[in-house]
Amino acid sequence: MPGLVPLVEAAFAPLFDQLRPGAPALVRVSQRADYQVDGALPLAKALGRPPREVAEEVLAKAWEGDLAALCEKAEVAGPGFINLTVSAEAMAAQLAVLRPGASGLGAPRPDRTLRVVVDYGGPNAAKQMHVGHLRSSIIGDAIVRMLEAVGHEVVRENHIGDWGANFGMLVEHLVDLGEDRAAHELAMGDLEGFYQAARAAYEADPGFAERARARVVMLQSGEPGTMALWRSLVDASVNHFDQDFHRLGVKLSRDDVVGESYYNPMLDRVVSELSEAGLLVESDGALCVFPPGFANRDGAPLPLIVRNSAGGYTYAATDLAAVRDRTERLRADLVVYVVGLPQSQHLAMVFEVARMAGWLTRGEQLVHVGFGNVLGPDGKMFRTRQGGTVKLSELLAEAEERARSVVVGRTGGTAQDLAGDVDEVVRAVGTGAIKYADLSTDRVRDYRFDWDRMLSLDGNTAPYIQYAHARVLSIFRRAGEATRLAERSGDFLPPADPEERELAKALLSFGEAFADAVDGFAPHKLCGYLFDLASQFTRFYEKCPVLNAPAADLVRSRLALCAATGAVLATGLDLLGIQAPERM
RNA sequence: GCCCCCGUAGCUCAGUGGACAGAGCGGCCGCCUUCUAAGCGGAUGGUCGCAGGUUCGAACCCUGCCGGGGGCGCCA
Repeated sequence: MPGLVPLVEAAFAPLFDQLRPGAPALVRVSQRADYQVDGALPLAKALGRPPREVAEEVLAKAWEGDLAALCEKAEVAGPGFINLTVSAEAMAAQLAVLRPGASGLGAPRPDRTLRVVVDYGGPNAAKQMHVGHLRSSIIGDAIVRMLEAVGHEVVRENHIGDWGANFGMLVEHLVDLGEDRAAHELAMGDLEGFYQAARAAYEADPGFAERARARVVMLQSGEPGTMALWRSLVDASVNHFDQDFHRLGVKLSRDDVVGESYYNPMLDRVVSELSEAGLLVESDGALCVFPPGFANRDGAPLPLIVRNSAGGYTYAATDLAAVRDRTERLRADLVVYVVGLPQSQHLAMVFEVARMAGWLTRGEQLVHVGFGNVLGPDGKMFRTRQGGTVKLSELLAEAEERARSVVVGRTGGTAQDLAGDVDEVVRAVGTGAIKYADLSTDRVRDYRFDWDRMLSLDGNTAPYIQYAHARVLSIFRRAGEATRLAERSGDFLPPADPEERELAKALLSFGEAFADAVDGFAPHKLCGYLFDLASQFTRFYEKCPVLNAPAADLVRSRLALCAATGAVLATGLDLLGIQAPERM
């Protein structure tokens, strides 16, 4: 596997372990050298020896081993840090190992392939997708892509809200409109309007409300006519979701829809299993489980209500059934819930109840990958100027419109280079900007939606990285050869210029950045890396002529650096679900 | 009242135990005869919310407090 940190790690880890089993080497990139090894400090404390002495000893042994082949300089500094300067030859040798694709570029290979179910806490049927659903789709998509790239087997499940009391009112509204007109309206895409109209009727007309309630009963009893109407509503919604997902460019489709209704047949069994496990308690007419560690307003135990006093199953029951289904039928080793942070307590309770019920016998992990809200530029919840929710389709349309004016309006006309690809570039830049803005900050924070910033070519943005990538390809177009990374791998000279050296280091750090991102379900770590790589490349590009380099072998070597950069940028962006246009 | 998340430069954010805390934007000063200047370089800018504690070492871990957001039994 390419990469420098693993080599340094390999050179030092056994030595620390030898002095004290389990003692880590603590290898990190350094600001004072290339890498630093910090393990001597905590180890010295444990051994009761001076830290510098321990560091000297470890370094001497390492140097006798493989380190001399890797580094041109190694010294103990400060209280006991080991600073390493990698030789240019070793860098060139490592660069030559790079191959196309995530794993060839250093992606980690886990010791066990996991079966992972990723739950996108989906939108509600009969409602429009809006910004609130953006984060789940975008973050979930990036996580799925990363997990797949390291070799895990991923099952996507879009857990849409396609069941519940609301559907009584929606079906009844559909009946009032007449099926034909309703079908037309739903096909036109005005799901929000349909929902609002149903809601309004429910609140204003007691007769309608009564019929809606009766309709809920018919729905729950599976009355065929009602079911058919319900199905048509759900289908219409899924059609729209499918379009939005396609347009967003996420790996989600109608095939991944596993709505709440799917679990209806399993709910009785879930409840009886909980009952057999002795977990079920009746309280005020509702069936509850009281997992320890959760308290309500008054300090009393907080229930997870699986069936309400009216005899209806709650979403807690559905979520528990989903855990059962995923671990049992799908044999999931890991279930990742890409769901907003406000659900954290609910999910924690569901996870705990699943554990108490004895459903997790194979060491299955249930993980909540939570995220914050989308805020407008003013720092408040993101809304339209009129105060309504922003529809996803309109948001994407605006992104492309803004991206177009940025792309086409640049430098007076070099956009002609784009030829007929303008639409494609505009799409890649627009949706890429939105996705990257979302992914590039720690997901647990609320994130501020700001058109100007996300579409800027300066700073940690998608367009900046895409631009760096396009510049790489521009060099190859000019060189008039379709150079591929694999064909270039023998051409690296030891990097001599500081800009070459820094670029090489960045290229060889992909593996660590990717591993950190995937381990922590933290796409922003990959974003930060890509921004750093793009920055290093741009500096290199400014200082080091490629095609006009003074010697033929230097031209080839720099072309090889460019090829590797292009490969890492394109691969990294792809892992985030972002396209890398050839020209901008 | 209890629980969870957040609080780092004017703004937006990285960094969550290791050596003087980083980046982008905005403002200031420079750089296009030469592969895309949609760019690059430089200078400036911080009591890491506050106070204790643990540690050889704390923005990072622990406790308390302050500020912002969210959650806390029959909606999902």
